[in-house]
Amino acid sequence: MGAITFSIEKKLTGALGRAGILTTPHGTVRTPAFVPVGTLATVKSITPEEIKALGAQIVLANTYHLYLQPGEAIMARAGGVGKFMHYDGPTMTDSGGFQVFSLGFARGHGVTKVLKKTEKRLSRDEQQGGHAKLVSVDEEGVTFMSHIDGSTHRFTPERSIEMQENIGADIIFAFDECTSPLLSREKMEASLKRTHRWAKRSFDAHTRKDQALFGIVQGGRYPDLRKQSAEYIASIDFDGFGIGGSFDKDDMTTIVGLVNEILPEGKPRHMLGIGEIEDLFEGVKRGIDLFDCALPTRIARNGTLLTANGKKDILKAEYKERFEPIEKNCGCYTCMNYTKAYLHHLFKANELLGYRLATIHNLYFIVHLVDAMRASIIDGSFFDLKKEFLAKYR
RNA sequence: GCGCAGAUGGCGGAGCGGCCAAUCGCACUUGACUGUAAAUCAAGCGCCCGAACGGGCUACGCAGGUUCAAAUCCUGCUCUGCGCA
Repeated sequence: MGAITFSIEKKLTGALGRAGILTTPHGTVRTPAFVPVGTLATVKSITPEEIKALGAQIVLANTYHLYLQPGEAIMARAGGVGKFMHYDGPTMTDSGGFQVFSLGFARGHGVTKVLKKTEKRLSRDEQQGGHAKLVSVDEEGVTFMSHIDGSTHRFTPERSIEMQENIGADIIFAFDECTSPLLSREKMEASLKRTHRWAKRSFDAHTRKDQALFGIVQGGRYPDLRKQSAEYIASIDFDGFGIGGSFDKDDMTTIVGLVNEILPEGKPRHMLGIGEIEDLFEGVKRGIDLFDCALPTRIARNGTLLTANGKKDILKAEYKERFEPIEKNCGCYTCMNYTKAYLHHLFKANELLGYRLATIHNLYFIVHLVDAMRASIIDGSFFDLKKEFLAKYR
């Protein structure tokens, strides 16, 4: 008897998309669903009551960050991350694998995991971590320098799982290496093989049966490696799957399709760290059940608001006297009660409430959008919704 | 009326003979942000030409002057603040 169950309610015709129901020890998640990111056991600037009120069903925290601060032992003694942060809904933790990338290669090269068209020409064969400041990878695991105090720390698949068991989320992830999109095929392949070995080690190290463990598919931008990865990861009896970056912006969606063709239909699929609106539609269409992403909350704190007409920068002077909600028909707490002019003022004055209100709006927007996708799968209008929404959004 | 201090780009405020179209902050504009080292970061911000290197023009209250060279020194004027009458 696993920690979670997953059932499919309705499938798209002519595509891999589906609406499902995921049950966890801390509640049910109707999928597809957007998962707010709460890296340090907090969705930055808002309370668990607000997380729920805006419609989110599950939260993702981060192992690397919680290990450094306040330490996984604190989480274990608190009774798990959910209890610690006063959130009684479903939770998941990332393994720390992403930090191999974000604290390593990404910093050395100034790239993000989604390669834009203009960056393609940068492609070159450089060893991942070659310019890294805080990370080095070997067969056994990863050595990190703390970004907080520079102290050295060692993560292995076994350690990651142990830490995640201590942190105690409902769903945990295998320890993987998130590679750079600039990585050459040879390096990518070597990294992938290692990630596969780490996946097996993660699986073998997992002991808590009240926690589900998801394996992670890698393979970068290479379709054949992605297929290979999906096949291998699917061959292990994981409770579900994560699909990890990096991608090429142009073929991210086709790669997701390839992978989901292979992954067993009856288990949930989580697309790690993807949250652009277009990508969400494409992911849902191709059978993704869960998305987490720091984007909506981060850009909220930087003053960018998501609207049906695209992103809006509330810092711009044009909002100074717009005494109207961000979105007329938005049901979020922010739009129900505050105006653009007020948000603009809060941001100009660096007032804390601004970050909160913007975060609430952006999360509400994206959570409800994915919910709408779910509803549209059930009533058969997904492709209409996609077309109409994106036409307006762009 | 006398004395002292000061007038610099949208604002505040540096600079006090050449490296000054002028540091910096704010404001403004544009961009970025995808498993969060991000309440962050990057670029621009007198006018004109140029893809770019760059070039031209107008500018540091106003008018003169000294000097090869002035936002910077001198003289007068105007205005502002403070003190004394």
